[in-house]
Amino acid sequence: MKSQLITYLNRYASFESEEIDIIFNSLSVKTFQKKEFLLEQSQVCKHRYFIVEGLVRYYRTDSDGNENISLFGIENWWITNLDSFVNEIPSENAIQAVEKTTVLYISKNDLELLYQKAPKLERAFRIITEKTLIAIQRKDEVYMKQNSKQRYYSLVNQIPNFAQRVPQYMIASYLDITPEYLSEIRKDR
Amino acid sequence: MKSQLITYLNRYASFESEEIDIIFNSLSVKTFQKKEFLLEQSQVCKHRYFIVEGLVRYYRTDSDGNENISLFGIENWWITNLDSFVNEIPSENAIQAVEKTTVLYISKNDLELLYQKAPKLERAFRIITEKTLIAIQRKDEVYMKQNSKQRYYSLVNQIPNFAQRVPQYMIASYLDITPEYLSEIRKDR
DNA sequence: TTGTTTTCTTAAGATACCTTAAGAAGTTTC
DNA sequence: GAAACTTCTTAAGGTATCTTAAGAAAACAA
Repeated sequence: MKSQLITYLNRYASFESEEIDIIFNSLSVKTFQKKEFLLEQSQVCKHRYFIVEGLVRYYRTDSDGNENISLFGIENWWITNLDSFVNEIPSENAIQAVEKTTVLYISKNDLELLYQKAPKLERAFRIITEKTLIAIQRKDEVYMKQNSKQRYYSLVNQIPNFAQRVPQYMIASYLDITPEYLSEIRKDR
Repeated sequence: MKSQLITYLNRYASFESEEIDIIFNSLSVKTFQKKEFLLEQSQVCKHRYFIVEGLVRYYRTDSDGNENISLFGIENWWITNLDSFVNEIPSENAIQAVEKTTVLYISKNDLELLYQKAPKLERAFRIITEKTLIAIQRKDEVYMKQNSKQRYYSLVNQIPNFAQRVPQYMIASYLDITPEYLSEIRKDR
């Protein structure tokens, strides 16, 4: 687990081994069973989670009871409700384990302290946040230029085994269509 | 202009005046007339722009010739196509001045050097990027939970003078509806 | 294995929003 | 202050996607 973190962090900045120790020691480990919540809707998001293994979904339940998934988190991604975490406001989204998921996590205070103890982490998170932003913008662009059918086949072709890890109704939700309509789409062609 | 930058940057980290000088001297100034392009579609985005004054739109033209605005940039915001800037790939989006707009700007190389010369800037941009990410996620959430009519009135109520600065068809594009349909929406109620 | 829960499919009817087209209103230019 | 351009409106007809409802299939549990 530590070596996974080292490999990951060194993609963004070259850390001394003491810095890695300081960082690793500030993180806690936890395993969530399938369907367990890392964060529940209307709670303040207290942590940033680094997914060591597993798969989570980030979604909100609207007033009609429909679930809208806006993100999935997989191995080697950080996940949190950033708005809730940074501004300490109730989260409109939940984060739930889709598979049994092991994470390293850290609180806001501990992360602030860590930025001071290991300033290179500031750089790493600057880059990580940029990558996250780019990922969201790419999704938004795909969404704007493609219709549902095209979005579905783009996803399936780009991340082939993803459709096996995630139930179809969650993929529908991520693509912002109803499961019934996705079923319709898959029927022809 | 310099004092505006100082005020802005000190919101994110406390900079010494020498650091401010180093930063300010790495930035260039430019004024774009209304309709001039800061970035054209299919070009690599070479700069990050800090808007001192004015208003720009960030949009793509799709294969049918329709313009989709995903962001507006106003005073005291950084704007760039981050994917294009970071990964040095052609931009699918253009950035165009909606009003006469004055910016401070910096290239990728100069920014990298600046991060080394003024490491606190790393922190500032970590936070700025987080805020940008939060802004995009908030927009996505509004978009998911509201229909066109609600989106329009949310925007108009939240940023009242915005509708005066921007033509209606651009607001329609930002809300992802046709100008004809926005006109329809405004008719009743 | 049988029951129970979860996921997926089918189909009919409804609707939010789009397309096209044309003209009206407003703004800029010379 | 008329011409030229830009922006906004209206209306008819069309379509992508949703809603509802019910049953089929698959996965899980006892």
